[in-house]
Amino acid sequence: MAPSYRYTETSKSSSASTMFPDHEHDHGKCVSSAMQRAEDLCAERSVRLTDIRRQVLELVWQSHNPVGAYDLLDNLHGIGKRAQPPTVYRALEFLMDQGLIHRIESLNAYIGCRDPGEDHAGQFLICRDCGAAAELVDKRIDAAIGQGAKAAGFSVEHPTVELEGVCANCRPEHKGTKHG
Amino acid sequence: MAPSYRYTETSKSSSASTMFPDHEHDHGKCVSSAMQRAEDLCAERSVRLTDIRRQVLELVWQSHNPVGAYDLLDNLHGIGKRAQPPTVYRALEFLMDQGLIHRIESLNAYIGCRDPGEDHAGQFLICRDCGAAAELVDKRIDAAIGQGAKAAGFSVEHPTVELEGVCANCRPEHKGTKHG
DNA sequence: GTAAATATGTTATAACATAACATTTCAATT
DNA sequence: AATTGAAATGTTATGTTATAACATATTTAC
Ligand SMILES: [Zn+2]
Ligand SMILES: [Zn+2]
Ligand SMILES: [Zn+2]
Ligand SMILES: [Zn+2]
Repeated sequence: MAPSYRYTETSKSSSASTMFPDHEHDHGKCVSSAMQRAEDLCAERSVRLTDIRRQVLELVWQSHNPVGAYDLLDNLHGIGKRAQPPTVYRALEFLMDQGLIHRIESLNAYIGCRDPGEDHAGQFLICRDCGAAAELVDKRIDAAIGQGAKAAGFSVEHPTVELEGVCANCRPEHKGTKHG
Repeated sequence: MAPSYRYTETSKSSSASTMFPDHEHDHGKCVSSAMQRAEDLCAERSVRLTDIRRQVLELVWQSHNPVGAYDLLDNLHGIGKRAQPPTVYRALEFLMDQGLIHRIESLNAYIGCRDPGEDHAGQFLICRDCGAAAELVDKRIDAAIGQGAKAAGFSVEHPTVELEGVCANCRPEHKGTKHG
């Protein structure tokens, strides 16, 4: 049986890898594997993936679009009354500390990490049309940044690379191809 | 007479150019040349650099540290009562449209553009110690980003590259050298 | 001068985030 | 199983950043 993941991957480059979600991919798999990975990592690290944290992570993974803290809050269902902002912000902080999500600075929003456990700075492709964001891992970008900074005598500790544009799914050429 | 600009420029790379402000540089020159450039560009483009816009631009240029909208607002001196947020946000929008300033997404703050008129995406080195930000123009970073995105079938329209770290002035090695 | 376009004033509110302190839950130790 | 200290969550209030909507004033073109 073929794998359920279906990503558009145009791998002309050997140093870059991308995962822009295809419109018809099996998203349930994205969610379940991300959740399982989180459970495993947290167990391994002896940190607690509590109900709230688990719920927030699952909500973040509801789509491949970065999601805002207050959207999460709206969908966080406590038994009784509505949760308050600190609840979700604390969960987000935990998840970022554990590398399970990334914050998209240019959107004030959060997205699941495609490869937690691997310590890395996120690089993102953000489609201004469909709103999806894909995490890029491109060594050449890292290398170019490292060199550019070094030439300025600057040591980079936390790079933010967020590339807004149009994804393959939303490109005019591809628009008519097939898609529903 | 030697030029009054004094920047730390370690030009090992031919494709990158940087301007991290030296601690003792003649900042009055930074301001006056930025203001003159703005006057010229606006005249050339037949857009109005009004009192408010001029004042906001000058405030942005008060330092090489990105500055928040409400800080600007606090220092915007109308004759009578205090200005309101839309006043400063409109001025910022104008200045960004004209390429005279950049917005630093990771700080929700604004900084003067070192080369307005040249249409470009900003790349920034932001010192987490002194707070200064320097605009980097590095073709290799642009190229690497373009290639990485292309490999993913993604067309970049608005790249955000903000590199937080420690600048040469604030590096421990350089700290004792001399500096006041 | 009149009209249209541009810029600013003004009021209100939306959207994003954290400080401070009380209470509960958890896990280790006795 | 009670004690206890640490970690997590609840709760209230407030801080910070940004925009919507509509009124007024200023500039420019005719
Ligand atoms: Zn998916
Ligand atoms: Zn990641
Ligand atoms: Zn610039
Ligand atoms: Zn510094």
